[in-house]
Amino acid sequence: MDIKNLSLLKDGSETFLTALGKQAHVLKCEKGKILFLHEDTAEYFYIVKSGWIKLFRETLDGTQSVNDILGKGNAFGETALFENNVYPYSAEAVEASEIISLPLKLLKEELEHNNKFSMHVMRHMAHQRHQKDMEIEHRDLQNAPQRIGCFLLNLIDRDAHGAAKIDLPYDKTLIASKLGMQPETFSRALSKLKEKTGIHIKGSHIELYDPKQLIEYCCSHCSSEFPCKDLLAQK
Amino acid sequence: MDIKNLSLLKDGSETFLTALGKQAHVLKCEKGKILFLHEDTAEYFYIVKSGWIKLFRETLDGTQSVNDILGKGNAFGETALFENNVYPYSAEAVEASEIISLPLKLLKEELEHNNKFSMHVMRHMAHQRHQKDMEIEHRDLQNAPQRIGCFLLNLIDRDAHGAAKIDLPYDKTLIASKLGMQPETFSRALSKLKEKTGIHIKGSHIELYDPKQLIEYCCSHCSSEFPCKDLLAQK
DNA sequence: CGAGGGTTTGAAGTGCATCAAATAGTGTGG
DNA sequence: CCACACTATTTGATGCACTTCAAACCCTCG
Repeated sequence: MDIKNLSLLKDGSETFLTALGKQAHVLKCEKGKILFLHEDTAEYFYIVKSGWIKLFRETLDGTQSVNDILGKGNAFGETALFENNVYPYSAEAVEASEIISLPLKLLKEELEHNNKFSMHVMRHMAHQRHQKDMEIEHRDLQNAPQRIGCFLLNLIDRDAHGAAKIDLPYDKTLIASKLGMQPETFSRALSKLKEKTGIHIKGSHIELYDPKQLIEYCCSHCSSEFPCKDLLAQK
Repeated sequence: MDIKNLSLLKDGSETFLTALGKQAHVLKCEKGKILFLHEDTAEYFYIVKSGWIKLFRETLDGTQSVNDILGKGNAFGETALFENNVYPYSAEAVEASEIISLPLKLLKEELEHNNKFSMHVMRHMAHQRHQKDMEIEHRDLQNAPQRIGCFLLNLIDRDAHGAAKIDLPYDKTLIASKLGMQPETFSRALSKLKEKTGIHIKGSHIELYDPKQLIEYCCSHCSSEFPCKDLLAQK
């Protein structure tokens, strides 16, 4: 994976990207490895090369709230730049992963000097904020089966018409936490979704012979109409 | 109110602020006035001079989800710049309000040319994103009375030790919608909060003789410790 | 004083959480 | 290749929080 192809770093100057490349380190993480904790002082930001990283926060008694789960090509920890150099969440590898670490300092300097890059990063941030807004809306307006359906719809290849196949990217329990529900609820809600929309489920593999049913069931309780993938997909 | 003192426009160049001033218009809005709708093409961004503006989205059947409620000094519609010049939500005056409209074009040009300003805006955006994250966390980890308590805590003057007074800024029904609950739930949850933390409620006026109880009750179910006001207050 | 919106209260229903236990699935060492 | 251990997932039973629908109450303002 080449750093230059990352969506976040698009429009970065040559000098910047070269400097980044030189200071990049690849960390091999075991499942369960904590990369940093909420409110740790931040020196690096990270990019997922492979595997999955969970961003989360927790209360004193250990209850945790999952902020996001990031896969290949996604960046995290970069917002510490704007928040007193402190990470706003904790990060943990939820399976064996490779992570690229990069100095925040370089990012900061590039932002300060390359306006085109800043504009790009702002676009990126606005996009992320919009996604968060949609997440809140979904929890407001959709029930558990609908939220799962929406999650599934965003895993379908866009050009797949008619039948479509989906492989869940990670544990059902993790998906549940990302959608803000308990594993048990996820399991039951998925069955209900099957019943309502005729999807076929075999373990982590799902087939849709009639995506329209799913779309109708889920998207009618959302302010965006179906191909909202552009909105939700890319980070 | 002078445009130059707005947190969003801090670090804007003189030329920019002057140009903005010249193109500023003050709109007087009746309660219920819709300023724009979700997905309208955006030409202006806005600043609340007085009153309250509700940002929201709705599904086809009219159910709505409240994104935010903005008061004096807050800006809205500015993110359209980064989202294909389309507003990502609808905006409505929830009471008689004065709104300043400003051309997005000027904002865009300033962002493209004034790097210091861009940095400031990015800080602003990061802050907003963090707030949204916290909102999601609150809905994950706190129950209705706790969310209300947290809302109240953010209305207290920081230097008020011992007893403190709060006046609810707008309708209870609106607060309820902002916190993602029904008016009936809000009413009952507020009573429960009273019972649990000993706050005194008279209509929209609330007194806390012992804020610690409230803090203990609410903040123990959140990943941030009490004076999280810095985080939540300023927009 | 009366109209109308905001707020509270009551009764009933629903969806999700929780706790407990069974089952399926996966990787390990023998 | 099997048996075991461990984890992920499902299923069952129950409880609680919030919603919904209905009606009463309250407050403000013409």
